[in-house]
Amino acid sequence: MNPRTWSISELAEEFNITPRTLRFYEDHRIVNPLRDGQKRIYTHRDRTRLKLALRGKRLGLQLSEICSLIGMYEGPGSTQPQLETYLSILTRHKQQLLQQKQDLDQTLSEIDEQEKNCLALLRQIHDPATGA
Amino acid sequence: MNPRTWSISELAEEFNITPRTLRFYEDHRIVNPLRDGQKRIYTHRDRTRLKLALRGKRLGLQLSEICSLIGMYEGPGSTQPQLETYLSILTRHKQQLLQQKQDLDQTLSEIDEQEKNCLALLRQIHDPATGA
DNA sequence: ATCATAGTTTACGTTAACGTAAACAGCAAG
DNA sequence: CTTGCTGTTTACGTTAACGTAAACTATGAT
Repeated sequence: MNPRTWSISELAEEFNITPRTLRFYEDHRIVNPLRDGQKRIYTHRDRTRLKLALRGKRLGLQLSEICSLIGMYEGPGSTQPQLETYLSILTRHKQQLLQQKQDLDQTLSEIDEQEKNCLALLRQIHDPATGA
Repeated sequence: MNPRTWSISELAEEFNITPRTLRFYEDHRIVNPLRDGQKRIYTHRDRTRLKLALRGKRLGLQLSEICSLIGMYEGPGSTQPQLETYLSILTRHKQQLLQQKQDLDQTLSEIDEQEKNCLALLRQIHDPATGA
């Protein structure tokens, strides 16, 4: 029950981003810190949303997409039309991510191949007897 | 042994990009079409590199990263220092992709959860008897 | 000859995601 | 009091990845 909070530079350092980025994300409603006078005070909720956002970035999502995803995670609403819209967006996103997974696996296996070739060539250099 | 070639609009349509994009990619050495007079003529090699590039984009890579990846796939060079540089770049890239894979799996499982919740709620709406 | 179609070059415009700089506030230490 | 540190707002600058428009060329059809 310890409502820990963070200053802007603490959060920035921890996640390896700049204060400027945090303020920018605030403009875009990704975080929403409290205030102590002028100073921003970030809560656990902000941290969580920030984590989600940075994960999204690593996946190549745009901030706008990240916003909608985060927004949805929190409050889909509970009327039937709301739920249905939500579901369709989720599904669309899932498709995109699955495609990405395919691309990823293919790229990874190609990289593995390249690594093997590379190592083989290096071995030939260190042991010219083989295969010359 | 059919050296098929493509015009700019053929390729553009096939991959659902604009001619402008293809010219832009040419400026950045991602493709390198032949010429028939002024007109660009794209070969199988261009197609392959374009595919790689678009896959890279879906993974959220920048063009510069795509360039280096593609470039490497084709001619790592074969001296020891070249091979070693190549290897280290490959490894770095692999790490990034593995991180991405983690992110992806986590996001996917969260989406699955959300989908379940959503469907459950929808069922409650259609069958209010349950759980009310 | 003229028109449409596909292509070209050159160059300025646009959006996203911050970077960077200026000018100022609040507080603690020397 | 002033120096230093952390933070603030405001606003212009920057890079990537194209979009868009203008002006021109080449070619085949009518």
